[in-house]
Amino acid sequence: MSIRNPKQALYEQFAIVAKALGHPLRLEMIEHLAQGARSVEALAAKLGQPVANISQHLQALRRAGIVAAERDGKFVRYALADESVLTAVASVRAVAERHVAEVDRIVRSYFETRDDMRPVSRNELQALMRDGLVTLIDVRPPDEFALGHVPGAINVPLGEVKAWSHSADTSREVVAYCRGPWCVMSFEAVAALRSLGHSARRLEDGMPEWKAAGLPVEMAA
Amino acid sequence: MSIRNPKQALYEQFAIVAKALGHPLRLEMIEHLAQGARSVEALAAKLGQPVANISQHLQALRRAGIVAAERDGKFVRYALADESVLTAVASVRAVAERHVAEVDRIVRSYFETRDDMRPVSRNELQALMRDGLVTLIDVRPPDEFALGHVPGAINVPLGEVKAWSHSADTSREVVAYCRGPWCVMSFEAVAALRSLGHSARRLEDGMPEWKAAGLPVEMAA
DNA sequence: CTGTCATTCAATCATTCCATTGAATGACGA
DNA sequence: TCGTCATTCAATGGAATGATTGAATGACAG
Repeated sequence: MSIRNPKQALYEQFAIVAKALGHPLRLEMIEHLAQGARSVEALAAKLGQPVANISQHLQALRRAGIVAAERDGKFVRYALADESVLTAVASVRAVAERHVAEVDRIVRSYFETRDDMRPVSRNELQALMRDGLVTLIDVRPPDEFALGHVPGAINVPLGEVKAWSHSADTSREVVAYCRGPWCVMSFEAVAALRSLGHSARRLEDGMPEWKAAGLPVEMAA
Repeated sequence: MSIRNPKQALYEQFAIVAKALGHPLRLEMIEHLAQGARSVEALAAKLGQPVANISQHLQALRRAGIVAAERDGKFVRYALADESVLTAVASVRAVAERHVAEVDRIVRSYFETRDDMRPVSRNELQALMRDGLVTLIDVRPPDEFALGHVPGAINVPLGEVKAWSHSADTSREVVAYCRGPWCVMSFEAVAALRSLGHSARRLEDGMPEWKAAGLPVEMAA
């Protein structure tokens, strides 16, 4: 593994980063870390994985400069190194969306009505919110909501959408968002609301992208 | 390997793309394909690798939707699927440049004078060329130059830089470019020219980025 | 100092990846 | 139709990766 020449040495380093992104579980970890910093244990719980496994994957991500670790008493809090990570994940996703037939197949079979659900863009949402025309719900778990959400959003975790909808005004359109562009929860929330007679749409992507776009973020009281 | 749920299925697909980028040789292949479409054999020759090896890596890239294959008589010509691939590689590179200490170390030890070599931006180059203030040289091999180059550039392959410099006007600044931001050839060309008394700088990146930026490209006659 | 708890390390096994070799395929030209 | 040549396939061995287990580390509380 001697360094042959600078170009190959550099490509080896770039490959380490790409390789670190090349595992489904690590991509899911990044999605969760994009909501906010987490301890190893908390992340493991979110993903339903053994702690040791998550720890090892976190170290792979750290070697690649994708996440940063910070000791906090007994805990070690991991967070994304910076927004460039989200950009990288998004661009990998873009390649897959354009060229991998399997992605299209999955989207069609699971999100059949996706085209019906014309997503709401961030700009559009801002206008709708300003004019008070829609109810915005954040369908992520409360802890993620607490770490930052779109101003004016109500936290309605996915499991409570049905109950919530009974107390909501059916004539008012609902916009739902969650962790990111392919986070399933907002798809399901919209589907549930529609089956209950609501008018509902998704935000085009999730909290991390909203934040990365420099838009205001509200923290829990 | 059954499909558990749509989210995991999607992440598996995204991981395939990232994994395909996670090998130094494949990254180098992408750099070459970014110069123009190539047959398997031609690419293998460029990289000094056995044809079968390159063929297998190309298939991994094709499965990931990164390259596209097209039969051309006896040959199969491979090309990048589209510009989104360059974006993805660039964003992976950006993560590495920001956060992988090793990248910094390599850059320092091999390109020590890098800071001295303030690169010329594309906009700056266009202004300089318009005013006729600099000589622009393309230090890639002639076949790559033929597939597209910056208008007004002279093809001076790296090996011929020294000879060429004797016939060139020493008082005129030279700008060199090659395959991309980390292509070694332009670094070396600039170093050689400076040691021969020329004033020389690099273009900030290479041909593929120039083209991707929508700037004009000139083909060989 | 000791116990507790979050995290990391070390070792194992199964799986996948990678390079190499030589044979098979597929298209062209004679 | 046959030979040639570019490419792909199949099989091999060696290396790296990933999940699991249990032990080791490191920091805090008492």
